[in-house]
Amino acid sequence: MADGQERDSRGGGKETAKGGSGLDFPRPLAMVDVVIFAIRADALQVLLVQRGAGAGEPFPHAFALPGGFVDVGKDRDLEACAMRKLREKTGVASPYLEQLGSWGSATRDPRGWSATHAYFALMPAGGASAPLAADAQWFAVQGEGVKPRLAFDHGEILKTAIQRLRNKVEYTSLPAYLLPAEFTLPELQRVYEIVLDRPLEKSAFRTRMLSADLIEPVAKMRRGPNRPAQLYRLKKAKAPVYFARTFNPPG
Amino acid sequence: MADGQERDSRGGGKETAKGGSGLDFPRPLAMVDVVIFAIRADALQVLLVQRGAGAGEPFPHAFALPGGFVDVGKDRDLEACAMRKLREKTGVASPYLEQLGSWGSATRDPRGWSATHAYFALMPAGGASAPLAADAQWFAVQGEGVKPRLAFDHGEILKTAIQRLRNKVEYTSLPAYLLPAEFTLPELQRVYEIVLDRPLEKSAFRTRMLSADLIEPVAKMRRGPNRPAQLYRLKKAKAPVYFARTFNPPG
DNA sequence: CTAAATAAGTTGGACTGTACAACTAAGTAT
DNA sequence: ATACTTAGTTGTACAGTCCAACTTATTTAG
Repeated sequence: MADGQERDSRGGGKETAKGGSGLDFPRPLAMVDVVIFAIRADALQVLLVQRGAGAGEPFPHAFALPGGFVDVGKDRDLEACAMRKLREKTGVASPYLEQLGSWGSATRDPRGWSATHAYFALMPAGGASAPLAADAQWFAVQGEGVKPRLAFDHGEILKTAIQRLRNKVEYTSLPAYLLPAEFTLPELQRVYEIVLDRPLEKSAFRTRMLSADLIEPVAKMRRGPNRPAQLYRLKKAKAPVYFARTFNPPG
Repeated sequence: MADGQERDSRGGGKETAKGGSGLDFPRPLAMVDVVIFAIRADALQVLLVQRGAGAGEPFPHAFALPGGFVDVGKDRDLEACAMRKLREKTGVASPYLEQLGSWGSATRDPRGWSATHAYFALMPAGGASAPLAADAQWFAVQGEGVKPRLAFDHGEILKTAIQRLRNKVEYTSLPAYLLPAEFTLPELQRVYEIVLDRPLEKSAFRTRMLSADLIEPVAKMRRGPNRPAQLYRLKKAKAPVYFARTFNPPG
């Protein structure tokens, strides 16, 4: 909780004030970072931004996750802050956004004790990628990371995000958020395969998806150089569905 | 992330300093709270502390999760801070500790914009409950919460922790951390049943546990008024195992 | 000493969903 | 028309759970 009593060591306190209310002790820096995933060029990609090189800027020119300080005047809450960062870098408003965790320590930022609240977002593919921020760039995920070494502990955060994504994909309908509103089952399967980095069985995949009651066919077909495929869309507001068998299968 | 440039609205800034380095803007309060679970009296219980009623203390006399401010002088990182809170309230050092998420907003604490990093911990049962802090008390979990209304947004945090625990119990070996080092399979099954609040099949449970390669028999039996039961222990450092069937079962 | 009671642990058939592989269907290209 | 390609289906084998009955090991009551 937050018992204002229990204070003690105050060490190196330059960044504080608010006298009298028992809150006159140094506070860590508070930030929010967002791991933004999308499927591009048949691969899983992450959006990174290149850091500037102003005075006192740590990790100049390095790539980092989009993010920044919590703005206590602007941001109602952490999620709103994450949404703001996302909007600033991608122009997009409301994809799938989920909290990933927080990282905080005395050493992760040379400017002082800092804690970041990390989120991960899924962007629909193909959607004309929209106007990216000038300093933002997509990078393909390779293994558990990305080619450039990242600023701060962002490499670790990214690794965690990738693991979380892969893990959830094993037993949820999450990948549907990486596709546009209408998609075919082979397209959806391909997204699963890209994220998991392994092939899946066609018939088991279809059975599972169709029996999960989370997608519904639309009265259209995707045409190509061969047999057309049925288009589907997510049933509304069906939050990520869990597939895994557990002890007492429902029903 | 953390681009020191991107600052703007400064609103209501009393709690700051560090002039010149571009960090002269108000910072949120940073806290850590811990949801501590244990099996007691054949039920799932949570440890809560009663808040004091000093000057400026929000939610006087209310129950809250154990926690408090991050101490930038004492705490190396967030997990160390959580461990410290845990030790202060229970005297115990190293049970299972996992991050739950973070909650931050302008309104959750009347003292100002604050963000808490929530953890959840599992304590071994039976272990002579140790010397609890004076203001700490165990409460049985009922449904998705606990009888007393909690301070701050701790009710919501607790609810999330309970859901997470139940969810993970469905497909991991987590409950083993709620038992002492040596336990019988019926005891383990009982813990699963308490957490999930539903009965499980004996034979399926045994098959699953024994084939998961995470426990091993010790050369002892638990004696009682009937047939003795084999004692088991967790195989060392076997982090929580996942049981769920997925697309391509390993093997 | 035997019988009843109780909980530990095993066994086997029914059911369910995936794995695998072969098959059919519906288009385009030549 | 025929080959090619991808969409989608079908059927058998297999694995793990569900369920219920069964066996085993011990204590307690006569």
